[in-house]
Amino acid sequence: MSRYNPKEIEPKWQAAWAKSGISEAKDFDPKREKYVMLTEFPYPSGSGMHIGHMREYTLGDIMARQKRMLGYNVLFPMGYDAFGLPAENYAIKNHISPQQATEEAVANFQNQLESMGFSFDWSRSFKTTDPDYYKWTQWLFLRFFKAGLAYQAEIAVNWCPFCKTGLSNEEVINGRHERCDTVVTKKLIKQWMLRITDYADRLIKGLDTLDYPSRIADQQISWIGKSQGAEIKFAIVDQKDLSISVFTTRPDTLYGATFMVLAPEHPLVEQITTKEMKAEVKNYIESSATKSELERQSSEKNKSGVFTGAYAYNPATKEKIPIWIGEYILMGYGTGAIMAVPAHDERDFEFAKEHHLKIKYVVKPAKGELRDDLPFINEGVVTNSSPKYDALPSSTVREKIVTDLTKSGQAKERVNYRLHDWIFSRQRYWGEPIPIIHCPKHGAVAVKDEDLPVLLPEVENYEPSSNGESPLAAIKEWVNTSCPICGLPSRRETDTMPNWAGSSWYYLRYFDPHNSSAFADPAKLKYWGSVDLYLGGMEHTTLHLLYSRFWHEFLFDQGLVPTPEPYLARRGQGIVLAADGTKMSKSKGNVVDPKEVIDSGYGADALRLAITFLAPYDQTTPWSPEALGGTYRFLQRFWTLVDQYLDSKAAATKDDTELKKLINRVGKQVSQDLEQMSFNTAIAAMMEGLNGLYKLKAADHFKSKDWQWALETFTKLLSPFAPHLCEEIWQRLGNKQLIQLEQWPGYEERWLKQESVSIAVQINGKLRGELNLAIGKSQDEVVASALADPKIQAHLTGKELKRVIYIPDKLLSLVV
RNA sequence: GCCGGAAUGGCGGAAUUGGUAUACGCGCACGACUCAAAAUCGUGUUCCUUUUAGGAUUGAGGGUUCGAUUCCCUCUUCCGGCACCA
Repeated sequence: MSRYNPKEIEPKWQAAWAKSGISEAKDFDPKREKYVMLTEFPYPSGSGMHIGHMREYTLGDIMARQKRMLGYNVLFPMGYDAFGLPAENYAIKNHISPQQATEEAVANFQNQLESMGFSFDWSRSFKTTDPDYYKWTQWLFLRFFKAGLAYQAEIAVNWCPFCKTGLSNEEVINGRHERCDTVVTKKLIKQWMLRITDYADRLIKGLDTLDYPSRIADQQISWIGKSQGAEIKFAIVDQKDLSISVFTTRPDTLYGATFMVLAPEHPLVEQITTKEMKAEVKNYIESSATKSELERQSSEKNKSGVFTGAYAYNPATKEKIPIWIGEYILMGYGTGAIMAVPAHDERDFEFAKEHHLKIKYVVKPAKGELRDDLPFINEGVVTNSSPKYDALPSSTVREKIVTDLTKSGQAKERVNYRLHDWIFSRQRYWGEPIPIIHCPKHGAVAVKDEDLPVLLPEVENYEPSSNGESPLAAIKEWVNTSCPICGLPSRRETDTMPNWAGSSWYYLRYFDPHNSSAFADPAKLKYWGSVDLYLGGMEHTTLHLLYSRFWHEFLFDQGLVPTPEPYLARRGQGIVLAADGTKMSKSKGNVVDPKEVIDSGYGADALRLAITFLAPYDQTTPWSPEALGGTYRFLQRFWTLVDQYLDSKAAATKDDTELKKLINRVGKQVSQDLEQMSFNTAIAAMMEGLNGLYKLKAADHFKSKDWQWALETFTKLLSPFAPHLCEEIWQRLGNKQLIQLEQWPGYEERWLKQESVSIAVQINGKLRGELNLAIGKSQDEVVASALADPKIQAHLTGKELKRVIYIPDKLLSLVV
């Protein structure tokens, strides 16, 4: 007798796997098909990982291990996204350097990951903070710069007053910075931008070629926010050289445009405002400038505004229409100005009511009456416009009107995106320095490729300053340099890249992590191609996942990568909530630490099974500590069964078709479930299988000679899920080679045939009986057996049989 | 408001070309072992009733069908995303 003791066997096998190198992928392996699988690139934070993080890696590891057994050359790498705010803020809080904070956090993460027994290819691991790596991040940035896709612009950016840095739109969630939850303000600073909007259409179209769940694709599409419309020019009265362009999706309502509204930040506001209105307008602009995005949104229904005193000509009616300023117009969308059509837009309608402006209906419903107390926002029939357009459907007029106005240069078709260019500068220390030198003569100049990397200097003071400059600006000997073109004294760019930079291309580096002459060898890029399966959290859908696709598409256009998209399939795992159904968080003290679970005696295998068995992988679900007891018991029961088998002195004599059937059934279920990533039911199938094995043991006391085969096969099936226990049992059953090198057993169809089957009998749709019959009976035979059954007879007496429906070997439905 | 997803026992969940609802696990109850407890093993466990049986039941209501957790319509609630987007 021996006891299942995970504390003893788990470290032993972890060491054995590391020594054997079985998890390492082989470049250019001609014998096996390659399979690249990625789990998210974690940023090492001081608090370590909780079991929610482990869900993703556990699922990945199960798949990687099974794929290896199926004969694939699996690349399953891991590394650390170590630049960025989490590490830096943690360092500041604990008064240590970001370098030290990162080192400690990585060591902790490494320890946690290793204790779970994940089969990562550690030989390919790296951190984004390694100069060998960020050299290439800088090099890739310069490809964007040289292609004109990285540019500087002075714009009002989202500014986090706590982190003292500008942010991208994607990093602002509900008006707050996603990292620290501080309310974001606006600040006008010169920023580096990446022209992601050039790829907006590609990012949408590319989704058609990818296997992403619809919730991810839909989210990306709605984030990009494509809308088709027109840009229309409005001339300003008494200001010959000035005009205001607006974007509209409803040019068919142009005749109903009775006023215009500009965003308070619109550049033309100052020029067009009349003397009389100057003071009032200035007031309004100042009051809206002090509001944060969050405050502006909270006054949603309030349609505040002020008249500029100026007028524009409606290009269709030639009427003079007043130009207003209103907070509800956003500078960041379209042109920051609108033609207001109060009769056909709810917001314009409210604004018109509030400020007593003219409302003119120019579209009426095809059927029914117009109501003059409501805006009519649907499609309909054009009216009250011009004889050319009246009585035509609004959808037809939409195109006609643009075509007509285009001839006179007053309009053009335009596609507008909600997506903005990516604000790429951070005024922080802990990031890749942007490899640009500002020369008084040549402006922004790229650092020469051979001078990369631009090393991040070590500093005394890395805390952010509030003047909108990175701490790097204070290091004179680093900042002051000479122009790479003319040699004139010049200044280095002092902003750094966002933490999303290094993660935008990291998967490519796994293909060739130690290359010092290129970001990756083209031959290796070609061999590994794309990521076959990428597991990750839903929260990255419009951040990392979108950014990263953009980088890859750009690199493809540059001829630097052979594939148009980085990730062929994406799956998002659900969040593991705390047992009380709330989110795990350090402040609530409800975080479950995997290390504690392992050390408490349950071990990594039971934890891996518990996380996986909890619910379908993509479902958000609360953690249940009791589930751990269940999966531990299951493993222990398997251990005990094997132990009893090894102790038994039974002479193995007879064949046992029951064992064959049982194990093949489990093999089929587990194989199919893994293919569909239905991990929880795969485990259920194995639990059922173990229950079955116990029943058969009770019957024959290991007398069948198939027991060795049955236990070995079961061990193989369980090994991706509980690798340590299975490795140990595999060896105890007398095998020398690691189980990870075995072939996936699958199943043989011939053992799955059944000789008899239970057939349900329904009468008028209600279950009335069950027949145990040999397989393959004809309808007449089954009906005859049913009629002979006394229970069924009882329900049929005095009734006439009207109809018989027979589903072979399954069900008989009688209608009386 | 718009776009996605979901709702099944005390709990997590299972069931897809429409065919025996509640697999598997947890919890609970009873029993065995034990001086006792834990652990382990065994049995039972959707609800109701007049319990050799009958009836109800997959968020609510309706429809299609011999038959609906599954398909269609209406509604409720919850989760995720977007949101004054012109």
